[in-house]
Amino acid sequence: MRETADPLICTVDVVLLTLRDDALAVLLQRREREPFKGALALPGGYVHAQEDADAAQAAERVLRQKLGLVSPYLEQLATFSGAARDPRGWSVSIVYCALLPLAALASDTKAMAEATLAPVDRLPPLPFDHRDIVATAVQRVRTKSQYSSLPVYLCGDRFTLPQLQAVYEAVLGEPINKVSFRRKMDELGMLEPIAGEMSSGGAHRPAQLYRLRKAFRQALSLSERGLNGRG
Amino acid sequence: MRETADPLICTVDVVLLTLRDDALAVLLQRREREPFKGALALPGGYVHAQEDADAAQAAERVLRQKLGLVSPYLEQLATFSGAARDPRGWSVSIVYCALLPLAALASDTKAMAEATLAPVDRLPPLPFDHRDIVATAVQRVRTKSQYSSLPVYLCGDRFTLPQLQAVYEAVLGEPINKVSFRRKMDELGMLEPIAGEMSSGGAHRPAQLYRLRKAFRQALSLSERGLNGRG
DNA sequence: CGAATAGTGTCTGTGAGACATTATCTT
DNA sequence: AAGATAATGTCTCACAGACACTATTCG
Repeated sequence: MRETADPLICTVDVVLLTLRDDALAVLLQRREREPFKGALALPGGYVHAQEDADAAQAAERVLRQKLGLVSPYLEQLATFSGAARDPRGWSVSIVYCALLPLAALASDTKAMAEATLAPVDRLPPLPFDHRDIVATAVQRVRTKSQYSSLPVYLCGDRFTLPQLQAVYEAVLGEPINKVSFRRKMDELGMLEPIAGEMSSGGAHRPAQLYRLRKAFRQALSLSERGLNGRG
Repeated sequence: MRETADPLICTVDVVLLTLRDDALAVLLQRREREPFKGALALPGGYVHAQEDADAAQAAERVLRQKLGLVSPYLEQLATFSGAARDPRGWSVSIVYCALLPLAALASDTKAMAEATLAPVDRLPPLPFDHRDIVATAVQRVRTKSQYSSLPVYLCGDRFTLPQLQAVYEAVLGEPINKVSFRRKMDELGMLEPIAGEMSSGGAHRPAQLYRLRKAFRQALSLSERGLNGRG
């Protein structure tokens, strides 16, 4: 067996998902360099051994430098590798998944100037294996949303329960029973009501505003039974 | 922003788990090379760009060449990276998780000669971040076992339901209700009874032998509700 | 026959969903 | 007052676990 390391291309890519028009959308950026210069692709870049303590920090740096964004949720998705996925040769891409509310993107001028949002169900042609990567990310987010509080990362920091339910329904792609949803949110114990209310919507009873409790800002909470009991 | 790739150390490591004495155990091997030459560590090696089509095949090759093993279950666990984990410098390790019944190891002379099994709850000191890697793998296997057929990979190809239940209980570390377990296995529909029976055990009614149905040999099946309903 | 484990029938408590009812806003 | 949506109370059905009972082997 050999003892030397082959020189490999090692990058990080980020699948940044958000909710637009009640549907998951992924952030795409035009590539500044070859290969596929000018094509829409996932934001990514080389790992910088001097700057990045690990791959997660490389992903954070990519988001920060290329889009001026910081994502509270940034999780390793998977690593895609092989000889065939990049014309430059055998490559490794450590892929991270980020979730942000649309408002957080819209308020960032750099992000909106540099990037495009594409609905995950109607992706444009993408270079490399980025289509597979997005599909993997969407699947992961949908699966995890079934039994965790992950979709709260797609809301702003203040939201009503009907709004949060709409987010869950958009992510999962199916309606949720209102009573069950409220029971589940209640027993997860991660939300706290805010004194102020929300009424701007119009001719109906205003809804209570909630925010994530401090203890849940960092780690998401898991439910053992899930939200929808379809067996 | 720079345009060149830093030279990085890129390896694959394999967490091979099995069940010994009703407890999860991980396969460790003495390192043949520096750093940490002679220490017990996870089997692993460099990615070989010429031989390996992707990282999964590199992991298969490591298992084959170093241990003479082929694992039906081989799944990417996560990628561990950073400047601090390897004294040689910034490194990337794409880690795969394999599951095999103890009998499959015991029947392989090379595997037994080269390797040691350590209970995952009483690991010896391990180099690099291998302790974290094993912990991540064990957590993943336990979580996945709650709602999938994953533990069948720890059984041989023929097993009784009481045996399979014991495997689940050993992996999950808690007793399972017998009736619920059988109901769940029944509705998953992945097992088929074999004509022959099993009695060697002794002074009691013999148990029906089962095997995995053909359709389930490759992909594991998921249950929406899980096995134990502790909420 | 007794011990031991395999396998099944049945009851019950818990929880999710359906439905109905009350509450509170705007016009 | 009417209409709209928020929030909650209550009923029911399904499922997981508990328990008991039958089945089949060995000694």
